[in-house]
Amino acid sequence: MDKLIIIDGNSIANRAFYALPLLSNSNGLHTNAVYGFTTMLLKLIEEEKPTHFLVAFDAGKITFRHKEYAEYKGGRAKTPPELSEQFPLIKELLTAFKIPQFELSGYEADDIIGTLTKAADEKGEKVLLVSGDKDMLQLASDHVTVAITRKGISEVELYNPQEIKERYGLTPGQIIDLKGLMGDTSDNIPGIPGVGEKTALKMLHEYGSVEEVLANSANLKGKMKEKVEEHAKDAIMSKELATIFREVPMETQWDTFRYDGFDGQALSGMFRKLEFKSLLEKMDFGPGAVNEEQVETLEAVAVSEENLGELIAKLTDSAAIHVEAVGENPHQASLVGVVWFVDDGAANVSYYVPSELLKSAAGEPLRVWLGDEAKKKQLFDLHRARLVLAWQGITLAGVDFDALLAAYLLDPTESNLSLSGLTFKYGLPGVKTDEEVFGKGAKFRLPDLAALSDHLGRKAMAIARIVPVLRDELEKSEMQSLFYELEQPLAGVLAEMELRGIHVDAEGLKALGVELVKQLDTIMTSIYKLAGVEFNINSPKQLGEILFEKLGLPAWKKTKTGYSTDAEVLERLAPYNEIVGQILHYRQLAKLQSTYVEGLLKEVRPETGKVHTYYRQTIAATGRLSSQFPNLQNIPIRLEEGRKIRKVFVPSEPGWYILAADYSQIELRVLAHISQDEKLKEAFLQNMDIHTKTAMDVFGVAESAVDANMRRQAKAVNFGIVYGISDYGLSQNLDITRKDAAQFIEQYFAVFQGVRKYMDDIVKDARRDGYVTTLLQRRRYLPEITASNFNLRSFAERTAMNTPIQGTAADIIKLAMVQMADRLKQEGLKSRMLLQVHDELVFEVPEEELETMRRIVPEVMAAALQLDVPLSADVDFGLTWYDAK
DNA sequence: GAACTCACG
DNA sequence: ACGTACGTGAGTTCA
Repeated sequence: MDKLIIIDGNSIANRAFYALPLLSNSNGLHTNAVYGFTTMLLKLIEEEKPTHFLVAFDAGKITFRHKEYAEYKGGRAKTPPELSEQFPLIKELLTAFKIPQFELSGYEADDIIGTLTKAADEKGEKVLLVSGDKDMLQLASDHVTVAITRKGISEVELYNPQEIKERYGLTPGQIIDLKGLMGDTSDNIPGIPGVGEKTALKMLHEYGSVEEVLANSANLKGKMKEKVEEHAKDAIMSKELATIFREVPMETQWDTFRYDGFDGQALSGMFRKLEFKSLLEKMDFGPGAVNEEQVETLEAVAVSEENLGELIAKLTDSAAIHVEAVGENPHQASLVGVVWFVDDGAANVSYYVPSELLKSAAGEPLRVWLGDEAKKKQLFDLHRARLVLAWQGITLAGVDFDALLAAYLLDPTESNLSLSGLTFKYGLPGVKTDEEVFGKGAKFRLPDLAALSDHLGRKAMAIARIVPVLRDELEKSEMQSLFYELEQPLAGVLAEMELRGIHVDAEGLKALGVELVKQLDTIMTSIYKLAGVEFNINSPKQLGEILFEKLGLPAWKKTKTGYSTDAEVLERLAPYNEIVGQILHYRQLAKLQSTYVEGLLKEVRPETGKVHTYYRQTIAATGRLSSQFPNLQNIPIRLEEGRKIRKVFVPSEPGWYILAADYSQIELRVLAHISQDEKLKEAFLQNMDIHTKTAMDVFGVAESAVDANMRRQAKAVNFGIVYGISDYGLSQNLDITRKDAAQFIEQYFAVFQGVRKYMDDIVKDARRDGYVTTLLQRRRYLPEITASNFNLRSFAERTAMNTPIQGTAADIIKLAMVQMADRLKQEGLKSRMLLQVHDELVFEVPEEELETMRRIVPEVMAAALQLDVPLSADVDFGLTWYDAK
């Protein structure tokens, strides 16, 4: 049976544009509406399998409706340029999809659609009409189903006449009466003032149509009667405006809309231009779609003991290699093998050495080569490779270029930092994705040897091809020294720290867990009693029902899916009912038990009693590290109960100590340096308490007059400044009015004028350059800084203010880490660096080195980078991390 | 797998 | 008028 899909082109483009973040490709071309449109088309083709297809667009500015009512669609915000520039792309896209497009001068898309659906009704053909506009419901019939997008564009709601009846109690034909009465602000259709959907529906259920409502206006009461009588003419005109014209003079020949699939070559070309990487990788474009020039020949050799000599003979002083391992956590991943790529001028050859061979006696020369500092390696993800090999007893040395780290520095927000993603991004011959070759989830398995050796060989070849490109790009962006002198050496330092691990007192942790379970049990019983029913306290849904429905507490904050029950809400509800405090306490202890007791215990190696975190160097957009498996950068400290968790982090050798040093106010010191604000610099040069000093200046009082509350507020302002302040954000944080918050900020800027100038200038710079940088030239692109959407633009502006500050602080501690690692070696110290927590370094130290380390660590940290204000680090030590405060 | 919540700097 | 403080990772529930 035939099936025609009709898309309301303008409506769907608009929906997509506002539903998706303002994506843009590397040329700055905005693509979010095109992307949304594309995903919708793909979904419809796959799920609906249409035999006929059509997209209708509005044409020309003046339609016959404007002739009748000049203000029609007046007051509607002008289409933003970021959207209008995407219409030509959408039309090009449709051509590649081979989907017919229609527009007719003087008519809107609605009218074209109305005429076609009428023809379909007459012929008895099936139609699915897709739009974001509920006006379209008037076209629903036994043959025509209307799909209205909701929640962005990913989901649609289907309407046929029965559903419209159930939902509104109206026939499709009465939808125009509904509009006639209530109007439509987005089209500037007036309707009757004061009549909304509810009232309009009530009237229609009683009288059936606009005309009948008006005829019976005498039966209405009071104000409503007046309004209806006064605006009778508006209602009639509104109904006419809302009525879709179904007699457009146009060809309605069915065969014109026949759909027989897209043009694979054109579509893949289009996706390439738009940089729709995920779609390119996911889709099968059929034969002819792959660019022949983009495929290089490769002889992929699977190495065995027999032909091992061939590889050994070709091992030179420099090569691209790839280390493949399965598993997210490199400390536990299983090594698949190592691949060498050799370009001997005549041919591209790769050699895949399976793990067993590499580890066998015969693999010895390969292992020696891998550990030889003089043999220069190019690879992808040095840090992970080093860990995976180290756990197999193989040393990796002599790395001269890590393509992953380079690609991250070139764009730290790049979401697809994989070889297949990057080769595509830089226009190089492609590599299949791991998912394509291995499958994912339960379906994951290694393919046969030939396929495996080819895939891994192509990865190694891709590394060889991409390295010169990335070297060049680093130079252009002036990030060479950041890369070669900081990030790449740091990868080695991190690997050392992680391999060392930190000792955890598992018995102590278990004991803590037993105590927590006991307490949780008591609180749980008490909560059930207060609630009068047993329920899952961990379920926000069930908890919300208990608090706001059963117990009737006031709900003031909502989430996408229901009531919010977060700590902010609960704290405000605490005075109403004893249960709330109990729930807060329960949440606090449950978090400790599940994340920090059970979660941490799972990560402790039984053989050594240690945990080995994995610092990720290519995740955070600002240049910070992140920590996984387990995350040791969020161990509790703020509340005493949680802080006790730190007691289980202990030295790995008897008689040793834990020593911790943290930077004092590093971000505000960085701000003082970058902004060159005189007042802020002065505060740090005189080594004052910065929050007290801020309070003195903002409130205009003497030091002795600053009370705890003033200092607290000043502290919040300082935080806000670092985050890219807004009056709204500050008001939320301090629980004050926006006006008061705005006044605080104004007072702050009146004093710290250099900071104000920095904030203004950095946003202007970001708008001009498209990116911001840190002191060490780390870069972050902010394409949304020019968005017309207020939220997106504001977010980008705050990021522009925050990233140079947070990023420079990250640069500094990374410098300190590399310098500290060198210093420990130089001085032949036994002490070991174990952890980094953004502004803190943690070591384990033998007793005899305590005095040295207490001196050296803060010294190295403070001297890591010379600023116009002094840097300072506080140090302490103890038998556990808890005690090193 | 998304949503919610909460731990850290 | 608009409505989020910046940057992360992990556990639990639920569709």
